[in-house]
Amino acid sequence: MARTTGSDGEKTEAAVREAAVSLIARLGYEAMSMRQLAAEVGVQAAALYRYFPTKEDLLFTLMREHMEGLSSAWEAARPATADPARRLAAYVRNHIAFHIERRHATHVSNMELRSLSHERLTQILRMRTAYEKELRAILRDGVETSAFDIDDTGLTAMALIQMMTGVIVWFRPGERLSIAEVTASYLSMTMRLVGARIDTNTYSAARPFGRAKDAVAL
Amino acid sequence: MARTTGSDGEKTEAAVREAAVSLIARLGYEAMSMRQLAAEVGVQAAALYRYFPTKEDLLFTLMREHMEGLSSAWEAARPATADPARRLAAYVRNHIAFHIERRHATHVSNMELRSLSHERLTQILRMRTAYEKELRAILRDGVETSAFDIDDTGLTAMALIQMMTGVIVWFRPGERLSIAEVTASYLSMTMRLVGARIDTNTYSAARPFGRAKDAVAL
DNA sequence: CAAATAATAAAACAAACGTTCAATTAATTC
DNA sequence: GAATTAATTGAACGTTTGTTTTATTATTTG
Repeated sequence: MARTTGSDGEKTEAAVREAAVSLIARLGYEAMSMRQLAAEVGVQAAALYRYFPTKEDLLFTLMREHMEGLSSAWEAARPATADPARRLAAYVRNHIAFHIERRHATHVSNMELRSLSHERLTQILRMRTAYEKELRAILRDGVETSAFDIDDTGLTAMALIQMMTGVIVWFRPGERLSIAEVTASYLSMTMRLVGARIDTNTYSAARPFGRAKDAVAL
Repeated sequence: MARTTGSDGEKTEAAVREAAVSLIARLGYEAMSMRQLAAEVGVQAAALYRYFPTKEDLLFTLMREHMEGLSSAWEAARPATADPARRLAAYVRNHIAFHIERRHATHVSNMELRSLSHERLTQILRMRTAYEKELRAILRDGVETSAFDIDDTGLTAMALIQMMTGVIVWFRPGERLSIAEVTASYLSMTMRLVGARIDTNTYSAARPFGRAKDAVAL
């Protein structure tokens, strides 16, 4: 056999991407074989090489597009002009929403960095650093305008990002907590963590569990 | 050649453990070959099988001992009777000290879980859950005695652990911040995060960067 | 409807993998 | 110092790996 009826390059490539994210997240990049991936897509291993020249190219493509997605999501969500607290709230909301929505891809981007070549690793890390820089800038602004009370903005930024990204480790949609509740809680924890002096109820997310009536609306 | 002069089983096993932690942390479990590990130890691959029957047994041993170490470190550090804030401070201090000290082993225990068999995975996760349960208990006590102000203790415990463990991702000893400074900062962030009402200077760790004179002493 | 192109299968490649086995030498015990 | 035990080597095993090549069929184009 050769070309199969109904075969379509675009659809196959999309199926490969999707299956790869899910398989790598579940098994790990090294543990996933090209034959396994091909079987998941319903195709022979050789067919994968029409879309990605090597296994590492596939991984890199997934990671790069994930980081690009994160960047552009923040660009779209970032408030044009706002006080640091509002900008921080927007950052937290965007970060959590994006990561919950793309749990598997985030897992891949965070766990498989060591399988990239040096050059590609630095490329991904550059994108990640640029994204984190935005948070540091918000924190710095907050300190300068006395909106926040922070020991060290660099350290605080890393702590916040680890805390927020960690949501994908334990959170499962449809279980005890809703996405809205989780987001509201993280928002309130973040605001306290940075010592935000303004009433966090401003961001309609301070006390999500019934202590305030209109809390859940995001 | 066969047995080499000066060869000693205990020393070899210790060398294997050490090299394995470092190699798995750097390359990943799947990416590390037994031959690579043997070369690092200065031995042939077959010699490894005198100490660990399979590659997975090696991984599991490393993980189990890491978790046991974490548990007993906390047992030794846990204050017998103290208010929730003091117990929380002890938990944070112990967690950060332990994880900074054993960065590589923590990396392995957190990242390579998927390479364990189902049975062994649940065994490791049980140990981890037991350790995390201690934190949840502290948080619950704090809420009940009104020492803390927390939305959801389960969620807050996970957020705190992710934040604290994340220190190994970015922190490198000997760079800009000292271990004491980092610990103090995490302590202060934690206390604010849980809404601790007591003056956090009580724990001699509130403002570590020169704003208070006696801050760095832990 | 013929020619060109796109998409795949099938088979094969050398290399690397975890692991086993028999042989061999060092250290220890009697 | 002979017998025993401990520690290791070197070679080999069958699998699996990522990848390449060639042939074949479906689809699109002229």
